[in-house]
Amino acid sequence: MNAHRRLVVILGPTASGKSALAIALAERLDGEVLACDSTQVYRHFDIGTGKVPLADRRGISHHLIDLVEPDEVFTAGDYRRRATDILEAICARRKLPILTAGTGLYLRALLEGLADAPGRSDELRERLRERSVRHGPEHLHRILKRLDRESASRIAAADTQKLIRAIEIRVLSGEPASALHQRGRERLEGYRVIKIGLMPARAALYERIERRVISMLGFGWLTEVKGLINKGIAPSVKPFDFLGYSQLRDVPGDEMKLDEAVKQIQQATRQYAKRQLTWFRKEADVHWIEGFGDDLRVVEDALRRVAEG
RNA sequence: GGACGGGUGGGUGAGUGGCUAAAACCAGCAGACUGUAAAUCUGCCGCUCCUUGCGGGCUACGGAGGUUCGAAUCCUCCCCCGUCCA
Repeated sequence: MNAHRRLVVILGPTASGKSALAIALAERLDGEVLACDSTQVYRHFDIGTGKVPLADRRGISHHLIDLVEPDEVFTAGDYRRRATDILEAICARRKLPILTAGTGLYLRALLEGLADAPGRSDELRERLRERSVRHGPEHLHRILKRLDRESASRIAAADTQKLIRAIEIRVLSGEPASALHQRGRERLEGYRVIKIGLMPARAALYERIERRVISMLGFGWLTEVKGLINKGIAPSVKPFDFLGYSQLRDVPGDEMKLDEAVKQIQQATRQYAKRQLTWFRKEADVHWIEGFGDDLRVVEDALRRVAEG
């Protein structure tokens, strides 16, 4: 293991300019960009997920984009496996890996690893979900309390999704999630990680989000959505639940809805950005930079941090 | 001009004499989150004071008066908005 390998991580909320900064750094530092984004792994969903168009990549290789079809399941574990492989490959060709992270869980899965827990079981989840619907959400909480008291105390009774996961781990592995988690995780070794966080002023960020939604539509977002539907991609598929796609999915056939959809997308995106900030704020060892990634001053600042790191 | 219906906290909107700073939802803010994570969930959310408590004070349900021990809730007048009749 070569401990001198570096990994630059650029994290921040949506629309903070992570991609622009990554490309700028990659150009100057001979790097390649890897996305850490749960939505960009899906093919055909391009504009709304914020994939940088080929023409704007300035010759820089981009990875971990377009990995699966819309009807495929993709998880944090899958991401971790794919990302570690790509990371190795990039370092093997002596390039600097630059990660643009918007999905906090995926970043943590890569850097800190995941517990050695079983993957998902859709039949089990289906059964549990049915019971939850029939007996109320507290029902699952009671079940978990019996199986894994500690996890139950940390998960809200109404949080069906997390309750199901905890029960799933206990049933499939025979061990409580709390115990598995305590045993530790397989963290990424052999890299010096330099984290750069983009923290624009809240008002400016919200403004930019609003403008970006409009500009995405200008780039043909709605046309893309129509194309997806015409292509026969089921509206029930996961990427159609992504921010914006869920609102735009219903617009064709009733164009009057577009204005309302735009407002909803802008609002939902602001809320998402806020959640990202909550997650990233507690991330350790981040060099925070106040501003947007396409700001020259920010780029210079980031270059300095990387050089120091 | 006449007849009804309505004006409630940032928004929608419940509430028809005390249990109401006022349901619920939304927005907003803060937070949690180890395999759905652009997901899911939690707390706060009129102002203010302190000895931070199921604490005190103040302001609040279009406006002004009134009835009442007590009013968002009842009465009177006025101002707006909507529908209908002329």
